Amino acid sequence: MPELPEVEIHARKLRRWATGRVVERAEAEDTRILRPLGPAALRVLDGARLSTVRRLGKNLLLSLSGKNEVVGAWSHLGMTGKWLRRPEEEPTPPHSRVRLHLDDGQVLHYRDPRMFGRFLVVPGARFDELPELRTLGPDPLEQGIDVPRLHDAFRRTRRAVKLALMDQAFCPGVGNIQASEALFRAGIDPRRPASSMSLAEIERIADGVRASIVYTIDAFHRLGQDGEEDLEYVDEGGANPFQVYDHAGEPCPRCGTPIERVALSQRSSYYCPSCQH
DNA sequence: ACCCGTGTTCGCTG
DNA sequence: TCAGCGAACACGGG
Repeated sequence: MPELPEVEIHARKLRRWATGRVVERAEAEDTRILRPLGPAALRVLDGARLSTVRRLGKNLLLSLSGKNEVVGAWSHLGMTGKWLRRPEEEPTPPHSRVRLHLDDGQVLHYRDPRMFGRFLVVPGARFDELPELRTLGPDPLEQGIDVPRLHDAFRRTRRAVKLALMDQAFCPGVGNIQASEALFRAGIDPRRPASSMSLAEIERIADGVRASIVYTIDAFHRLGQDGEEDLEYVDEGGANPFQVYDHAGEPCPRCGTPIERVALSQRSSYYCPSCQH
């Protein structure tokens, strides 16, 4: 269930595994993941060489050079998507939805049990024409957070600050976990109206987002989940490196007050009632 | 059995 | 007209 840090880990793995390699054959089951193009669209990937992997928010953008033209592929991991690498001779893992057979005897599997993810061929690698990417704000790591713009956008919404922070048009890559973590670091109650944030508080939120993302990426490295092993999500029994997320009832790492859980728009939020106002 | 879930889109509503 | 909310999607794990 990937947010920006997990997608970044996937981007690095895909670069290490496949940059410069040729996709000898792409295959996929006909699932909603490929909609609306379907499996036939994958044919243009056959024989294409992977040149670059870019991450934008929670999106992975693959650029390949085919026989006569450049071709792109857009991958979004949804809630349960991940990329795995397996030798050709190994059996296909369960819920493998897309397979890229490489010229080194390895296969990249896009595995996604719940099928909330996407994998679409993008002719000419013209990613800017994808409607799903057009509305994305500046990436927090690539372009950086535009604090005045965020302040302006938050001023004119009636939503709780945590829900506004999860809007991909403002701060793409932030999801349910990173929003909780960033607001804890900023000392701001997730239920407060976004419109009530001062410029100084937006600065603290931006700092919190950056710090939490960097910390989480580093934590996955330290946990050894960025090696050749597969990235294990927290809800699958992986270690929980977070300060407040999924820590209800446990002491706040800053002041010891028990962390509380509250639902905002059917999403769990975690916060310290004494550190966050 | 039942509830929960790191995401996004669609349709209804005020 | 549109922001905002709940439901839906689909499946595994606790």
